[in-house]
Amino acid sequence: MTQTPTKPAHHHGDLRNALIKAGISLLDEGGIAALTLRKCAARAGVSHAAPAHHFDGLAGLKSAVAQEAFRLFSRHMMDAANAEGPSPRDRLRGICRGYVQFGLTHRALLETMFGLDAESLLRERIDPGDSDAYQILRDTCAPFVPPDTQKEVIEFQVWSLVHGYTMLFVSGRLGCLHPKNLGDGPFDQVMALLDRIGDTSSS
Amino acid sequence: MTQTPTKPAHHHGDLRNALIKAGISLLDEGGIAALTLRKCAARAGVSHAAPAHHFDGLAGLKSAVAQEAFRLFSRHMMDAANAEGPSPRDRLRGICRGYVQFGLTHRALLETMFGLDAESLLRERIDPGDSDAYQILRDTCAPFVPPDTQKEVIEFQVWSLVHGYTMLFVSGRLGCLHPKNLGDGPFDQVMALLDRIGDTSSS
DNA sequence: GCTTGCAACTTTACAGTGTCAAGTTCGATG
DNA sequence: CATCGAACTTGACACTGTAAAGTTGCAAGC
Repeated sequence: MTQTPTKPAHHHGDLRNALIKAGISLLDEGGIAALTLRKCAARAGVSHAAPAHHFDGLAGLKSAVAQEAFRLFSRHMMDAANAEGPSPRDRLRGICRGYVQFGLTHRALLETMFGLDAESLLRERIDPGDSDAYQILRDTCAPFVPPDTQKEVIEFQVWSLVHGYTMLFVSGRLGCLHPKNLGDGPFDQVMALLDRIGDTSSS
Repeated sequence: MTQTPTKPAHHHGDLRNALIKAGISLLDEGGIAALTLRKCAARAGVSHAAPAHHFDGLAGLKSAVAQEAFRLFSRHMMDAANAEGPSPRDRLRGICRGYVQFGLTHRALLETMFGLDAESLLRERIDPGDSDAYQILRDTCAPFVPPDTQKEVIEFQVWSLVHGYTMLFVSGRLGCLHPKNLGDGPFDQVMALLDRIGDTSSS
């Protein structure tokens, strides 16, 4: 045993990562309002001012949490793509499914990720276009690009569509559209449009 | 003159609307973090606890502000549609343009509108699908719907696409896509896909 | 081994926030 | 003119981010 167990330990060892991990838990459990410097500190077992030595205030913590969330997000979509099948079309469907699924499971995380302002993105050097997630999208979209079209056009159209659908769906905003009347499921609807994009060259 | 001008007036007359108006200004000026009960109260010239008699806490104020924002949003898109031209295709383009434009001008407003949770939507009876904005989208989309497709499918695909594009664009998230390399402008890209949707039946 | 320095963390303090309870004012209603 | 209640104020409390100053303990140099 240590000599005086009541005395506070002044060296955590891996506080930065512990705080980020605590932040993600808090977001998942209590929504966007639960992400608090003091709560993160408490959950990591340190005093309330300790995070200031690892992040630039609350904004800094949010950025770091978003950075880690993008990593989780990317891995989630990668798994979803791999689980779906080997063909590009199936992988693309998997990505769409993973996108929406991640949003439903971690909606506060998604809000933190895409709620960052441009400055925070720059400061933390977060560039979704350089992420694994977007690389998957890029690779999987490639076969769908018609020959007379810039591939970036398809990529950002697909991204916008899936992102918009996810955002609207996650926040319950598509209730007025009665998704249950729209076919076999939300993913088929997204895929229908993706197919339509790809069919431009074959018609 | 009144007898004692220093005495506080205990009846504002139209405090609820004044608070909502103050909230919208605060959002436009200082972003989402600037929307505060106390600041709204100060701007309306009342004490810090006065808003509690008109809204159910901060969440209630946010809902009311969002409700008004949806009204502004709807009118903005209506104007944009009318300014573009008489044909459905032009009107649809106008709506897309108005959507993005509103997002760029009032990004904090958009964040408040679409950041509401489902409970708040229900409590304030906010249903985007019943709004003028969505009615415009619905009417303007109608001519683009292929004969073998449910119209709701096209409507929600268009909405998802435009909403997603707006969200990504407004938060600077499309920077990695170098929009300047993508053609004549962002609106043309959205319209390209919209045209592609409509062309399904004609090919 | 001992000292020195410094990074990590704590403690204390302060302004701003939402929210509740109790008091005050004022207009309408009898 | 009295009264009653709605609209608003005042005061208080817990919680938040943030800054300043103090404390601890590891590690490098002698």
